[in-house]
Amino acid sequence: MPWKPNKERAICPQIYERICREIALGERQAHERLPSVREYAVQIGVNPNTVQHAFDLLGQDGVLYAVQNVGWFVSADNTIALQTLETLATEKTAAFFAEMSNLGLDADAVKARVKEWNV
Amino acid sequence: MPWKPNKERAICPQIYERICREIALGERQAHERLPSVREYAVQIGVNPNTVQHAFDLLGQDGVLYAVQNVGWFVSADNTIALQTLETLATEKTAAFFAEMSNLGLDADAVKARVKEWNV
DNA sequence: ATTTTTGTATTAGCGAGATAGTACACTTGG
DNA sequence: CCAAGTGTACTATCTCGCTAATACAAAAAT
Repeated sequence: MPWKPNKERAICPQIYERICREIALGERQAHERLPSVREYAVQIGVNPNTVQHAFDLLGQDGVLYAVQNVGWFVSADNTIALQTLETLATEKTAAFFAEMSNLGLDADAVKARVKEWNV
Repeated sequence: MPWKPNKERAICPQIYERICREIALGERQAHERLPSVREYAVQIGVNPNTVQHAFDLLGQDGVLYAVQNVGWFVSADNTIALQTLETLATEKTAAFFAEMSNLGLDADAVKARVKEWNV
């Protein structure tokens, strides 16, 4: 649970994706309360405003909902989280193929590379 | 030849990668002169300083070399460009797997997705 | 010779994302 | 009732990549 955001990327989307994933995988149940904005910020070592922003976005997308002066909670239906993850995965895959294309690798070359990938 | 950088990403690395690719694929021959910093900037619609910076980096990495007050030229050996491209491809692939992992997809899931990818 | 073109350097400013600090109103627990 | 914790809002500052506007010296072209 004590994860730290990667400094290579913007922090806000990392929080967004992380929480989406946790909900989609059932690690956070419907109507479960999340850590407060301040506490979450301390846990992952970032500014509370950054967490607030990420939570706001998740609220706009229906993944979370806020109760004034009480906290942030997981939405009843985790379908939205699943859909959001699916969309993100598709976007990232498309972006990956595009960037590899910029390096001169066509789709088949990319597929071959990925197939033989070992950590 | 009249390519335009993608506004989603930083321009400098796009120039860097593009030129690396062109050299690696033989589209620019050894000791061939590149457009001037100013002209290249006009062609792709960016600021000359951004081009200057990208060329500097390519010079540092041995892909290009500069002749004062004359121009920028392709290095004699395109091996460096090839190696640079290979490194970039590996880095991008690793980053892709890492990001997909953040979305909850393990290596096998990523490979399956990529295998069935269609533009 | 003189003008143009070149790489190179300097300085300033902008915008996005993140940080920092503060404040307010309201719920909750004691 | 009251103190603590909460979401929320606001302004200011910082960094980074990019933009912008110059300026200079030297090679090349005329």
